[in-house]
Amino acid sequence: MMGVMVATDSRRLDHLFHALSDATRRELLMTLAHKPASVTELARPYTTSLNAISKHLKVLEGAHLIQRRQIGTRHQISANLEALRPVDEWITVYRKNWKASLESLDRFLKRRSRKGESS
Amino acid sequence: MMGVMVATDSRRLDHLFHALSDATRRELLMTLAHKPASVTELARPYTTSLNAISKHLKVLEGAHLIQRRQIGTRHQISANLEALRPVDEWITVYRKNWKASLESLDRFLKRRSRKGESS
DNA sequence: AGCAAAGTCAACCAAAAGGTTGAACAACCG
DNA sequence: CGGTTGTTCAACCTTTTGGTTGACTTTGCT
Repeated sequence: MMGVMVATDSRRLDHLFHALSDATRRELLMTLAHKPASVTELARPYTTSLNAISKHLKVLEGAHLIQRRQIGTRHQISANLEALRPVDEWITVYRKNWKASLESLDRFLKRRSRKGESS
Repeated sequence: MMGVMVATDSRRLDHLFHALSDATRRELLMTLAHKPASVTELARPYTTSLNAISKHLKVLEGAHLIQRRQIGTRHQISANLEALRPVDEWITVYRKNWKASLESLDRFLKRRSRKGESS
């Protein structure tokens, strides 16, 4: 079956959403989506320490949003945007709702004003 | 212009993603998307305290994902799914990317003749 | 061999998150 | 009025987060 939610999916979504809940991490991901880079290169624009960026990258990696390939001493980091798919699928369910919301909300309100709406 | 990222948008995304990074909160939102409810009703299925749920609701409210309307002593909570739109827009940028990579993957698979793809 | 560069690891810290319990408030109901 | 119901507020606790610094490992360069 297709859209069945399993416990592990839920944890995966937790990690994904959490990874994306930080502006710096979203920025890093955007940068990497444009072009792979090393940790030092990624850290350069930021005022925070290299270690802080390294930690952010680990969070992204934990959500499978990035991959790394070691080339000599450099770690070549690249985005894995397909990992966003669960988020996209999750939101798709709701997208339908808000697209349809005006019409169905209207119907809902009409039904409701006719009778008292108990629960 | 349309897709310009402002600092406040970034904070809004922070809040949205953070609100969604918890399975319980996503569940609450799903329940509310189906039908508005009171805090007590929402808390009933959970083993955690009512207060914990109340806190979760505040996080959702902070991200504008829910609204409340006080009816007597009850707080009628309802989902505001339109608040998800920034998340949807954010992910849209990346969706193109991974769709593109899927297409090239598709081409790759076709070259490889059509056989069981289930890796 | 020996030094520099790229990253990570480890320990530590302050702030935030998520939970608990108990008190308080607000509105309805007898 | 007094009690009950629905909900929040406040204080507290533990774990997680995001940041720091300093030591360590690995690889490359000469």
